[in-house]
Amino acid sequence: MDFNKLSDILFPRIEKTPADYESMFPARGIPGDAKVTRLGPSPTGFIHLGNLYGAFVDERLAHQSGGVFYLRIEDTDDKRYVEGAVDTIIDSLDFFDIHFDEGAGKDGDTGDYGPYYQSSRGPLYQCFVKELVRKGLAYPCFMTEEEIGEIRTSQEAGKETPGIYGSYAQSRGLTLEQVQAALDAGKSYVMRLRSGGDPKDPAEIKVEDGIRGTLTMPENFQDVVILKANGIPTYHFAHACDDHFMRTTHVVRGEEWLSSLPIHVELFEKLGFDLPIYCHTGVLMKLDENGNKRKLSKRKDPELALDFYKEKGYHPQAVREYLLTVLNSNYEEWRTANPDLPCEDFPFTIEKMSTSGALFDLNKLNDVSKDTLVRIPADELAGFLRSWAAEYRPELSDILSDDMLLKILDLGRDGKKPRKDFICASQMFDFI
RNA sequence: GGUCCCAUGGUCAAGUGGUCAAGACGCAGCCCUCUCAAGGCUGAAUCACGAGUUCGACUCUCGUUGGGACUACCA
Repeated sequence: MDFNKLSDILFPRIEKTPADYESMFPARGIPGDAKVTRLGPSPTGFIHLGNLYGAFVDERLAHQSGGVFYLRIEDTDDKRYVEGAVDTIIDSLDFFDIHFDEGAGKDGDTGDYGPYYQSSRGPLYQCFVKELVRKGLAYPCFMTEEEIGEIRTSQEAGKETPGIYGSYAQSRGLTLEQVQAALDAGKSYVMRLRSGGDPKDPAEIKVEDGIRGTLTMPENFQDVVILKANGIPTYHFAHACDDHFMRTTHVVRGEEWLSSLPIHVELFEKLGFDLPIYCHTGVLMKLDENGNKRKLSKRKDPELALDFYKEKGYHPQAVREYLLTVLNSNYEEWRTANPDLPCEDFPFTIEKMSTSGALFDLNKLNDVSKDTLVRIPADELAGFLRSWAAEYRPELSDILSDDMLLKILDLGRDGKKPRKDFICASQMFDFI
Protein backbone atom coordinates (compact mmCIF):
# COMPACT_ATOMS: atom_id res chain seq x y z
CA MET A 1 0.00 0.00 0.00
CA ASP A 2 1.28 3.40 -0.99
CA PHE A 3 0.27 5.52 1.99
CA ASN A 4 1.54 8.71 0.40
CA LYS A 5 -0.76 8.21 -2.52
CA LEU A 6 -3.66 7.30 -0.25
CA SER A 7 -3.17 10.47 1.75
CA ASP A 8 -3.20 12.55 -1.43
CA ILE A 9 -6.34 10.88 -2.69
CA LEU A 10 -8.09 11.48 0.61
CA PHE A 11 -6.87 15.01 1.26
CA PRO A 12 -5.93 16.55 -2.06
CA ARG A 13 -6.41 20.11 -0.86
CA ILE A 14 -4.21 19.97 2.19
CA GLU A 15 -1.05 21.85 1.37
CA LYS A 16 0.34 22.78 4.77
CA THR A 17 2.61 20.41 6.61
CA PRO A 18 2.81 19.69 10.33
CA ALA A 19 5.99 21.73 10.43
CA ASP A 20 4.07 24.74 9.12
CA TYR A 21 1.70 24.55 12.03
CA GLU A 22 4.51 24.08 14.49
CA SER A 23 6.04 27.35 13.34
CA MET A 24 2.69 29.12 13.18
CA PHE A 25 2.04 28.28 16.83
CA PRO A 26 5.40 28.39 18.56
CA ALA A 27 5.87 27.73 22.24
CA ARG A 28 4.44 30.54 24.31
CA GLY A 29 6.89 33.08 25.61
CA ILE A 30 6.06 32.59 29.23
CA PRO A 31 8.12 31.54 32.24
CA GLY A 32 8.77 27.85 32.59
CA ASP A 33 6.47 27.29 35.54
CA ALA A 34 3.60 29.33 34.15
CA LYS A 35 0.58 27.21 33.39
CA VAL A 36 -1.64 27.40 30.35
CA THR A 37 -5.17 26.18 30.93
CA ARG A 38 -8.37 26.29 29.02
CA LEU A 39 -12.07 25.88 29.37
CA GLY A 40 -13.55 23.87 26.53
CA PRO A 41 -17.30 23.94 26.76
CA SER A 42 -19.60 22.69 24.06
CA PRO A 43 -21.89 25.53 23.04
CA THR A 44 -25.15 24.21 24.43
CA GLY A 45 -25.47 27.37 26.45
CA PHE A 46 -26.01 25.41 29.60
CA ILE A 47 -23.37 26.22 32.11
CA HIS A 48 -23.53 24.57 35.46
CA LEU A 49 -21.83 24.42 38.80
CA GLY A 50 -19.52 21.69 37.54
CA ASN A 51 -18.30 23.95 34.76
CA LEU A 52 -17.72 26.72 37.26
CA TYR A 53 -15.89 24.32 39.52
CA GLY A 54 -13.57 23.29 36.70
CA ALA A 55 -13.22 26.80 35.35
CA PHE A 56 -12.19 27.97 38.77
CA VAL A 57 -9.38 25.43 38.91
CA ASP A 58 -8.22 26.44 35.45
CA GLU A 59 -8.37 30.10 36.28
CA ARG A 60 -6.47 29.77 39.56
CA LEU A 61 -3.81 27.55 38.05
CA ALA A 62 -3.15 29.94 35.20
CA HIS A 63 -3.35 33.25 36.99
CA GLN A 64 -1.54 32.12 40.07
CA SER A 65 1.43 31.12 37.95
CA GLY A 66 1.43 34.06 35.57
CA GLY A 67 0.12 31.88 32.77
CA VAL A 68 -2.76 32.03 30.36
CA PHE A 69 -6.38 30.95 30.70
CA TYR A 70 -8.28 30.79 27.45
CA LEU A 71 -11.70 29.84 26.13
CA ARG A 72 -12.02 27.33 23.35
CA ILE A 73 -15.42 26.41 21.99
CA GLU A 74 -15.73 22.70 21.36
CA ASP A 75 -18.40 22.68 18.73
CA THR A 76 -17.52 19.48 16.95
CA ASP A 77 -21.03 18.16 17.45
CA ASP A 78 -23.11 20.22 15.07
CA LYS A 79 -26.34 18.93 16.57
CA ARG A 80 -25.70 20.64 19.83
CA TYR A 81 -25.17 24.23 18.89
CA VAL A 82 -27.40 26.74 20.61
CA GLU A 83 -27.56 30.33 19.45
CA GLY A 84 -25.96 32.84 21.77
CA ALA A 85 -24.38 30.15 23.87
CA VAL A 86 -20.92 31.63 23.81
CA ASP A 87 -22.11 34.95 25.20
CA THR A 88 -23.96 33.09 27.91
CA ILE A 89 -20.85 31.20 28.88
CA ILE A 90 -18.72 34.31 29.01
CA ASP A 91 -21.33 36.31 30.92
CA SER A 92 -22.02 33.57 33.44
CA LEU A 93 -18.37 33.15 34.31
CA ASP A 94 -17.86 36.87 34.28
CA PHE A 95 -20.53 37.21 36.94
CA PHE A 96 -18.44 34.96 39.14
CA ASP A 97 -15.34 36.99 38.39
CA ILE A 98 -13.72 34.46 36.10
CA HIS A 99 -12.19 36.10 33.07
CA PHE A 100 -10.39 34.74 30.07
CA ASP A 101 -7.09 36.06 28.78
CA GLU A 102 -7.65 34.92 25.25
CA GLY A 103 -9.81 32.77 23.04
CA ALA A 104 -13.40 33.03 21.92
CA GLY A 105 -14.96 36.32 22.91
CA LYS A 106 -18.17 38.24 22.48
CA ASP A 107 -16.63 40.33 19.74
CA GLY A 108 -14.57 37.65 18.09
CA ASP A 109 -11.40 35.82 19.00
CA THR A 110 -8.39 37.30 20.72
CA GLY A 111 -4.99 35.67 20.90
CA ASP A 112 -2.39 34.20 18.58
CA TYR A 113 -3.30 30.57 18.88
CA GLY A 114 -6.69 30.61 17.21
CA PRO A 115 -9.08 30.11 15.73
CA TYR A 116 -10.69 29.14 19.00
CA TYR A 117 -13.75 27.47 17.58
CA GLN A 118 -13.08 23.88 16.70
CA SER A 119 -15.48 24.18 13.80
CA SER A 120 -13.04 26.68 12.23
CA ARG A 121 -10.01 24.48 12.60
CA GLY A 122 -10.82 21.97 9.91
CA PRO A 123 -7.68 22.39 7.80
CA LEU A 124 -5.42 21.87 10.80
CA TYR A 125 -7.16 18.66 11.81
CA GLN A 126 -7.16 17.39 8.27
CA CYS A 127 -3.50 18.14 7.90
CA PHE A 128 -2.74 15.88 10.81
CA VAL A 129 -5.09 13.15 9.73
CA LYS A 130 -3.35 13.28 6.38
CA GLU A 131 -0.03 13.00 8.13
CA LEU A 132 -1.24 9.95 10.05
CA VAL A 133 -2.46 8.37 6.83
CA ARG A 134 0.91 9.01 5.24
CA LYS A 135 2.53 7.13 8.09
CA GLY A 136 0.01 4.32 7.84
CA LEU A 137 -1.47 5.22 11.20
CA ALA A 138 -4.93 6.16 10.04
CA TYR A 139 -7.24 4.83 7.36
CA PRO A 140 -10.65 5.43 5.84
CA CYS A 141 -13.39 3.12 7.07
CA PHE A 142 -16.39 2.49 4.87
CA MET A 143 -18.32 0.25 7.22
CA THR A 144 -21.98 1.11 7.52
CA GLU A 145 -23.88 1.68 10.71
CA GLU A 146 -25.62 -1.67 10.21
CA GLU A 147 -22.36 -3.56 9.80
CA ILE A 148 -20.96 -1.99 12.93
CA GLY A 149 -24.17 -2.76 14.77
CA GLU A 150 -23.98 -6.42 13.77
CA ILE A 151 -20.40 -6.70 14.92
CA ARG A 152 -21.36 -5.17 18.20
CA THR A 153 -24.20 -7.60 18.86
CA SER A 154 -22.04 -10.57 18.02
CA GLN A 155 -19.29 -9.23 20.23
CA GLU A 156 -21.69 -8.77 23.08
CA ALA A 157 -23.04 -12.28 22.59
CA GLY A 158 -19.51 -13.65 22.64
CA LYS A 159 -18.63 -11.55 25.69
CA GLU A 160 -15.94 -9.74 23.80
CA THR A 161 -15.02 -6.10 24.16
CA PRO A 162 -17.27 -4.25 21.74
CA GLY A 163 -15.75 -1.95 19.19
CA ILE A 164 -13.81 -1.76 15.98
CA TYR A 165 -10.35 -3.19 16.46
CA GLY A 166 -8.05 -5.93 15.25
CA SER A 167 -9.82 -8.26 12.85
CA TYR A 168 -13.11 -6.41 13.29
CA ALA A 169 -11.57 -3.42 11.59
CA GLN A 170 -12.57 -4.60 8.15
CA SER A 171 -11.46 -1.50 6.30
CA ARG A 172 -7.94 -1.76 7.67
CA GLY A 173 -6.73 -3.99 4.90
CA LEU A 174 -8.34 -2.24 1.96
CA THR A 175 -6.11 -1.80 -1.08
CA LEU A 176 -5.65 1.50 -2.79
CA GLU A 177 -7.90 0.31 -5.61
CA GLN A 178 -10.65 -0.70 -3.22
CA VAL A 179 -10.50 2.66 -1.46
CA GLN A 180 -10.59 4.44 -4.79
CA ALA A 181 -13.56 2.36 -5.91
CA ALA A 182 -15.47 3.06 -2.69
CA LEU A 183 -14.70 6.74 -3.04
CA ASP A 184 -15.85 6.75 -6.66
CA ALA A 185 -19.03 5.03 -5.63
CA GLY A 186 -19.62 7.96 -3.32
CA LYS A 187 -19.61 5.85 -0.18
CA SER A 188 -19.58 7.72 3.08
CA TYR A 189 -16.65 7.02 5.35
CA VAL A 190 -14.94 8.01 8.57
CA MET A 191 -11.25 8.17 9.34
CA ARG A 192 -10.04 5.78 11.98
CA LEU A 193 -6.85 5.51 13.93
CA ARG A 194 -4.90 2.36 13.21
CA SER A 195 -4.28 1.49 16.82
CA GLY A 196 -1.03 -0.17 17.74
CA GLY A 197 -2.55 -1.69 20.87
CA ASP A 198 -2.88 -5.43 21.28
CA PRO A 199 -6.53 -6.43 21.79
CA LYS A 200 -5.59 -9.85 23.16
CA ASP A 201 -3.11 -8.60 25.70
CA PRO A 202 -3.13 -4.83 26.05
CA ALA A 203 0.03 -3.44 27.61
CA GLU A 204 -0.16 -1.42 30.78
CA ILE A 205 0.31 2.31 30.53
CA LYS A 206 1.03 4.74 33.33
CA VAL A 207 0.04 8.38 33.38
CA GLU A 208 0.87 10.92 36.07
CA ASP A 209 -2.29 12.77 36.99
CA GLY A 210 -1.91 16.13 38.69
CA ILE A 211 -4.59 15.31 41.19
CA ARG A 212 -4.63 11.54 41.42
CA GLY A 213 -1.01 10.58 41.10
CA THR A 214 -0.01 7.60 39.00
CA LEU A 215 -2.81 6.14 36.94
CA THR A 216 -2.48 2.62 35.57
CA MET A 217 -4.63 1.56 32.65
CA PRO A 218 -4.59 -0.84 29.74
CA GLU A 219 -3.42 0.71 26.49
CA ASN A 220 -5.95 1.61 23.84
CA PHE A 221 -6.51 -0.93 21.08
CA GLN A 222 -9.64 0.49 19.48
CA ASP A 223 -9.48 1.96 16.00
CA VAL A 224 -11.34 5.01 17.22
CA VAL A 225 -12.94 7.43 14.82
CA ILE A 226 -10.85 10.56 14.49
CA LEU A 227 -12.72 12.23 11.65
CA LYS A 228 -16.46 11.80 11.32
CA ALA A 229 -18.24 11.32 8.02
CA ASN A 230 -18.91 15.06 7.87
CA GLY A 231 -15.19 15.76 8.07
CA ILE A 232 -15.37 17.12 11.60
CA PRO A 233 -12.98 15.57 14.13
CA THR A 234 -14.16 13.75 17.20
CA TYR A 235 -13.44 15.24 20.59
CA HIS A 236 -10.46 12.95 21.08
CA PHE A 237 -8.65 14.07 18.00
CA ALA A 238 -9.52 17.73 18.37
CA HIS A 239 -8.33 17.63 21.97
CA ALA A 240 -4.91 16.30 20.97
CA CYS A 241 -4.38 18.81 18.16
CA ASP A 242 -5.80 21.81 19.97
CA ASP A 243 -4.17 21.37 23.31
CA HIS A 244 -0.88 20.77 21.58
CA PHE A 245 -1.02 23.78 19.30
CA MET A 246 -2.61 26.09 21.81
CA ARG A 247 0.23 25.00 24.06
CA THR A 248 -1.93 23.94 26.94
CA THR A 249 0.13 22.72 29.87
CA HIS A 250 -2.63 21.53 32.19
CA VAL A 251 -5.85 19.86 31.12
CA VAL A 252 -8.43 20.09 33.88
CA ARG A 253 -11.52 17.97 33.26
CA GLY A 254 -13.98 15.77 35.06
CA GLU A 255 -13.28 12.17 35.92
CA GLU A 256 -15.72 11.01 33.27
CA TRP A 257 -12.78 11.44 30.89
CA LEU A 258 -10.60 9.02 32.74
CA SER A 259 -11.67 6.06 30.69
CA SER A 260 -10.81 7.69 27.39
CA LEU A 261 -7.37 8.65 28.59
CA PRO A 262 -5.69 5.66 26.88
CA ILE A 263 -7.09 6.89 23.57
CA HIS A 264 -5.61 10.30 24.16
CA VAL A 265 -2.28 8.86 25.17
CA GLU A 266 -2.06 6.90 21.93
CA LEU A 267 -3.21 9.87 19.86
CA PHE A 268 -0.61 12.19 21.35
CA GLU A 269 2.06 9.59 20.86
CA LYS A 270 1.16 8.85 17.24
CA LEU A 271 0.98 12.55 16.48
CA GLY A 272 4.33 13.11 18.11
CA PHE A 273 2.98 15.57 20.69
CA ASP A 274 3.97 15.84 24.32
CA LEU A 275 1.26 14.90 26.75
CA PRO A 276 -0.12 17.76 28.84
CA ILE A 277 -0.53 17.29 32.57
CA TYR A 278 -3.98 15.90 33.13
CA CYS A 279 -5.93 16.88 36.21
CA HIS A 280 -9.04 14.77 36.57
CA THR A 281 -11.36 16.27 39.13
CA GLY A 282 -14.06 14.54 41.09
CA VAL A 283 -17.63 15.11 40.02
CA LEU A 284 -20.02 17.10 42.17
CA MET A 285 -22.57 14.78 43.70
CA LYS A 286 -25.85 14.99 45.47
CA LEU A 287 -27.71 12.73 47.87
CA ASP A 288 -30.70 11.18 46.17
CA GLU A 289 -34.01 10.02 47.62
CA ASN A 290 -32.55 6.65 48.58
CA GLY A 291 -29.60 8.12 50.36
CA ASN A 292 -27.13 7.32 47.61
CA LYS A 293 -24.67 9.70 46.11
CA ARG A 294 -25.38 10.53 42.55
CA LYS A 295 -24.07 12.87 39.95
CA LEU A 296 -25.90 16.16 39.84
CA SER A 297 -28.21 16.11 36.89
CA LYS A 298 -29.37 19.15 35.11
CA ARG A 299 -32.93 17.96 34.80
CA LYS A 300 -33.54 17.07 38.41
CA ASP A 301 -31.32 19.48 40.27
CA PRO A 302 -32.05 23.17 39.94
CA GLU A 303 -29.07 24.04 42.13
CA LEU A 304 -26.80 22.77 39.40
CA ALA A 305 -27.60 25.65 37.10
CA LEU A 306 -25.50 28.71 37.70
CA ASP A 307 -28.56 30.84 37.24
CA PHE A 308 -30.00 29.28 40.36
CA TYR A 309 -27.50 31.20 42.49
CA LYS A 310 -27.91 34.32 40.51
CA GLU A 311 -31.67 34.23 40.83
CA LYS A 312 -31.53 33.45 44.51
CA GLY A 313 -29.25 36.40 44.85
CA TYR A 314 -26.18 34.73 46.23
CA HIS A 315 -23.29 37.09 46.02
CA PRO A 316 -20.73 35.84 43.50
CA GLN A 317 -18.02 36.17 46.07
CA ALA A 318 -19.92 33.83 48.38
CA VAL A 319 -20.15 31.20 45.70
CA ARG A 320 -16.45 31.60 45.02
CA GLU A 321 -15.63 31.17 48.67
CA TYR A 322 -17.81 28.11 48.88
CA LEU A 323 -16.29 26.55 45.82
CA LEU A 324 -12.86 27.18 47.21
CA THR A 325 -13.71 25.36 50.43
CA VAL A 326 -14.83 22.40 48.36
CA LEU A 327 -11.86 22.62 46.03
CA ASN A 328 -9.06 22.81 48.54
CA SER A 329 -9.69 21.36 51.95
CA ASN A 330 -7.19 23.66 53.58
CA TYR A 331 -8.91 26.78 52.33
CA GLU A 332 -11.15 27.24 55.36
CA GLU A 333 -8.18 27.11 57.65
CA TRP A 334 -6.43 29.70 55.54
CA ARG A 335 -9.51 31.91 55.50
CA THR A 336 -9.82 31.78 59.26
CA ALA A 337 -6.19 32.82 59.58
CA ASN A 338 -6.52 35.53 56.93
CA PRO A 339 -10.02 36.92 57.17
CA ASP A 340 -9.23 40.09 55.28
CA LEU A 341 -7.16 38.90 52.37
CA PRO A 342 -8.75 38.49 48.95
CA CYS A 343 -9.24 34.84 48.10
CA GLU A 344 -6.85 35.25 45.19
CA ASP A 345 -4.02 35.29 47.70
CA PHE A 346 -4.75 31.75 48.77
CA PRO A 347 -2.07 29.39 47.45
CA PHE A 348 -4.24 26.98 45.55
CA THR A 349 -2.73 23.59 44.74
CA ILE A 350 -4.04 20.71 42.70
CA GLU A 351 -2.40 18.26 45.08
CA LYS A 352 -4.82 19.32 47.78
CA MET A 353 -7.83 18.62 45.63
CA SER A 354 -10.17 15.85 46.56
CA THR A 355 -10.35 12.90 44.20
CA SER A 356 -13.78 11.72 45.15
CA GLY A 357 -16.92 13.54 44.17
CA ALA A 358 -17.86 16.18 46.67
CA LEU A 359 -21.42 16.37 47.80
CA PHE A 360 -23.06 19.69 47.23
CA ASP A 361 -24.06 21.19 50.56
CA LEU A 362 -26.47 24.11 50.60
CA ASN A 363 -26.11 24.53 54.36
CA LYS A 364 -22.44 25.05 54.00
CA LEU A 365 -22.93 27.53 51.21
CA ASN A 366 -25.30 29.50 53.40
CA ASP A 367 -22.84 29.59 56.24
CA VAL A 368 -19.99 30.61 53.99
CA SER A 369 -22.22 33.21 52.47
CA LYS A 370 -23.00 34.85 55.82
CA ASP A 371 -19.35 35.16 56.64
CA THR A 372 -18.54 36.44 53.21
CA LEU A 373 -21.22 39.10 53.14
CA VAL A 374 -20.12 40.50 56.48
CA ARG A 375 -16.74 41.24 54.95
CA ILE A 376 -18.22 43.16 52.05
CA PRO A 377 -18.69 46.90 52.70
CA ALA A 378 -22.30 48.03 52.97
CA ASP A 379 -22.23 50.38 50.02
CA GLU A 380 -20.86 47.70 47.76
CA LEU A 381 -23.48 45.27 48.96
CA ALA A 382 -26.16 47.87 48.35
CA GLY A 383 -25.04 48.14 44.76
CA PHE A 384 -25.21 44.40 44.38
CA LEU A 385 -28.69 44.25 45.87
CA ARG A 386 -29.88 47.04 43.70
CA SER A 387 -28.78 45.45 40.48
CA TRP A 388 -30.16 42.14 41.62
CA ALA A 389 -33.52 43.69 42.44
CA ALA A 390 -33.60 45.51 39.14
CA GLU A 391 -33.38 42.20 37.38
CA TYR A 392 -35.44 39.90 39.55
CA ARG A 393 -37.72 42.12 41.65
CA PRO A 394 -38.29 45.25 39.63
CA GLU A 395 -41.38 46.13 41.68
CA LEU A 396 -39.20 46.44 44.77
CA SER A 397 -36.40 48.51 43.39
CA ASP A 398 -38.55 51.65 43.31
CA ILE A 399 -39.70 51.35 46.88
CA LEU A 400 -36.25 51.35 48.37
CA SER A 401 -34.04 54.35 48.24
CA ASP A 402 -30.28 53.93 48.27
CA ASP A 403 -30.24 55.69 51.56
CA MET A 404 -32.66 53.27 53.13
CA LEU A 405 -30.89 50.28 51.75
CA LEU A 406 -27.63 51.46 53.18
CA LYS A 407 -29.15 52.05 56.58
CA ILE A 408 -30.71 48.64 56.68
CA LEU A 409 -27.51 47.00 55.63
CA ASP A 410 -25.47 48.86 58.14
CA LEU A 411 -27.60 47.73 61.06
CA GLY A 412 -25.38 46.06 63.58
CA ARG A 413 -22.59 45.42 61.17
CA ASP A 414 -19.98 47.30 63.12
CA GLY A 415 -18.01 46.14 66.08
CA LYS A 416 -16.30 42.89 66.85
CA LYS A 417 -19.41 40.78 66.55
CA PRO A 418 -21.21 41.87 63.44
CA ARG A 419 -24.68 40.61 62.70
CA LYS A 420 -24.82 37.80 60.19
CA ASP A 421 -28.37 37.64 59.00
CA PHE A 422 -27.92 37.82 55.32
CA ILE A 423 -27.39 34.90 53.08
CA CYS A 424 -28.63 36.00 49.71
CA ALA A 425 -30.55 38.78 48.06
CA SER A 426 -33.87 37.00 47.64
CA GLN A 427 -33.90 36.16 51.33
CA MET A 428 -33.18 39.76 52.26
CA PHE A 429 -35.96 41.09 50.15
CA ASP A 430 -38.39 38.47 51.36
CA PHE A 431 -37.63 39.73 54.82
CA ILE A 432 -38.14 43.37 53.95
C1' G B 1 -20.70 -7.96 31.47
C1' G B 2 -15.70 -5.48 30.72
C1' U B 3 -12.28 -1.46 32.01
C1' C B 4 -11.04 2.38 35.23
C1' C B 5 -11.83 5.67 39.53
C1' C B 6 -13.37 6.22 44.63
C1' A B 7 -14.34 4.66 50.09
C1' U B 8 -12.73 8.44 57.74
C1' G B 9 -19.16 10.98 61.68
C1' G B 10 -25.50 13.10 58.25
C1' U B 11 -22.08 16.48 54.90
C1' C B 12 -16.94 18.64 53.61
C1' A B 13 -12.65 16.69 55.47
C1' A B 14 -7.22 16.46 58.29
C1' G B 15 -4.37 12.21 58.73
C1' U B 16 0.74 8.90 54.70
C1' G B 17 2.78 2.57 60.41
C1' G B 18 2.50 4.16 66.96
C1' U B 19 -2.78 10.46 67.53
C1' C B 20 -7.32 10.27 73.59
C1' A B 21 -8.55 9.84 65.05
C1' A B 22 -8.00 17.57 63.93
C1' G B 23 -11.20 21.26 62.16
C1' A B 24 -15.75 23.22 59.55
C1' C B 25 -21.20 22.78 58.31
C1' G B 26 -25.50 20.64 60.27
C1' C B 27 -27.81 18.63 64.84
C1' A B 28 -28.79 18.68 70.57
C1' G B 29 -28.05 21.18 75.26
C1' C B 30 -26.29 25.31 78.13
C1' C B 31 -24.48 30.57 78.45
C1' C B 32 -24.93 35.56 76.55
C1' U B 33 -29.29 38.43 74.87
C1' C B 34 -35.82 42.27 75.15
C1' U B 35 -36.22 39.04 70.43
C1' C B 36 -33.71 37.04 66.26
C1' A B 37 -28.93 36.49 63.64
C1' A B 38 -24.19 36.02 65.47
C1' G B 39 -20.65 34.62 69.44
C1' G B 40 -18.93 31.32 73.70
C1' C B 41 -19.03 26.47 76.04
C1' U B 42 -20.51 21.30 76.07
C1' G B 43 -22.34 16.97 73.66
C1' A B 44 -23.98 12.91 70.25
C1' A B 45 -21.80 11.01 65.76
C1' U B 46 -16.67 8.30 61.64
C1' C B 47 -11.95 4.88 59.89
C1' A B 48 -17.46 -0.33 54.83
C1' C B 49 -16.12 -5.74 55.61
C1' G B 50 -12.54 -10.00 55.66
C1' A B 51 -7.75 -11.85 55.33
C1' G B 52 -2.55 -10.90 55.19
C1' U B 53 2.42 -7.93 56.10
C1' U B 54 4.13 -5.94 60.90
C1' C B 55 5.95 -5.71 67.68
C1' G B 56 1.95 -2.34 66.00
C1' A B 57 -2.50 -0.70 60.94
C1' C B 58 -7.37 4.46 59.20
C1' U B 59 -2.58 4.41 56.91
C1' C B 60 0.83 -1.01 53.05
C1' U B 61 -0.95 -5.77 50.03
C1' C B 62 -4.85 -8.97 48.39
C1' G B 63 -9.88 -10.11 48.23
C1' U B 64 -15.21 -8.75 49.22
C1' U B 65 -18.96 -5.23 49.33
C1' G B 66 -20.82 -0.51 48.12
C1' G B 67 -20.84 3.97 45.10
C1' G B 68 -19.38 6.37 40.52
C1' A B 69 -17.66 7.00 35.43
C1' C B 70 -16.86 5.08 30.65
C1' U B 71 -18.07 1.29 27.19
C1' A B 72 -20.94 6.54 20.18
C1' C B 73 -19.51 9.13 13.62
C1' C B 74 -21.68 13.11 22.30
C1' A B 75 -18.61 15.98 24.62
